[in-house]
Amino acid sequence: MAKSNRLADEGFARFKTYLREQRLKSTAQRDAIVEIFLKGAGHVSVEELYGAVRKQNPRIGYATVYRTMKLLTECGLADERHFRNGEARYEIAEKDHHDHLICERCGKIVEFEEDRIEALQEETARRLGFELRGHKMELYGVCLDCRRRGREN
Amino acid sequence: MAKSNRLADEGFARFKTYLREQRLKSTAQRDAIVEIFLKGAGHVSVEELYGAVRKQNPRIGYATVYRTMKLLTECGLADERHFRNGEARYEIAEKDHHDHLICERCGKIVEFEEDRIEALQEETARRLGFELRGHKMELYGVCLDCRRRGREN
DNA sequence: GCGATATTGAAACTCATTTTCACTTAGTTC
DNA sequence: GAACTAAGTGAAAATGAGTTTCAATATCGC
Repeated sequence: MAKSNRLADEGFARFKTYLREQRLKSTAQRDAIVEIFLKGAGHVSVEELYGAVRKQNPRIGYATVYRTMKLLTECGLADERHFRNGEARYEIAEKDHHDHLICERCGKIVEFEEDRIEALQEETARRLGFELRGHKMELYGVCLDCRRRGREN
Repeated sequence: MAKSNRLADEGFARFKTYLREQRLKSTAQRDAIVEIFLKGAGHVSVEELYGAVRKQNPRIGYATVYRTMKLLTECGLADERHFRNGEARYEIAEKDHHDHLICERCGKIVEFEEDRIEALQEETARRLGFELRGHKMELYGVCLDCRRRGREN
């Protein structure tokens, strides 16, 4: 088991380095949470992560998962997102920026980047006197699969 | 007092009609909340609204403000938004769609529309197999005033 | 191994929002 | 306009995501 995955291993190493630098401690719980997060599919909620982590070690508490995800976010390995319902979802931080397209029926989340939009955002902010620092853009719609599947919802 | 304002009056009438249609009751509390909301500057939080409403009628409860804002949202007179911190802010629903540019220093909220961005969003969704239904776009930056005022923050 | 310091889990606590419930009202009905 | 009934109200309790507290435990540096 514990199938190896280059990205996950790299991330794990980065996390360990971060802990050392900050004089924080390495613990079995942190290792378990970080490992599962890094091997996962992305856009996980704390609840989902908690569930997965518990399967491996049922004594880990909710608070520890929250605390660890905060750490991961601080050290730049995870990005915290808040979609429509507000509960946090984490994704593995990638070097390149992207936005999200979300299916309103099945909840599928697709990532995309569109430089032309970014350029226009920059231009718009400048035009209104702002120095752009960041943005949040989410597109909501219905995916192909759901449209094929008919209108249940 | 009760300075008149065409838009607010129209909205108020629409609200009254909605209540009648839905066989809901007109009450002094609802009237007060809706009137204050419609005459206000937009992007109010429930807390701010509650404060303003209380000045006029101190016996109105928090729950009633929430309930009334929900009603206003349902009948299309108010739009509910969630910016970075997550607490809801309401704005008077305008006919034309717009997005927001928010100053990270002073919290100022500027509305804008940019059809070229909308067009690219539509195109992007289609390219990825989605039928676009809506979107959320917020730009964050620092406004001119805050940049002039130097870097306190 | 020792000891200082960080971490943990469980439970208590926030904070925004919603729900409950006994009581009051608005909009009919006669 | 009195009576009726469904809807609305305020206060307080409940919710749900997330955070903090605290006593017990584990880690790291020597």
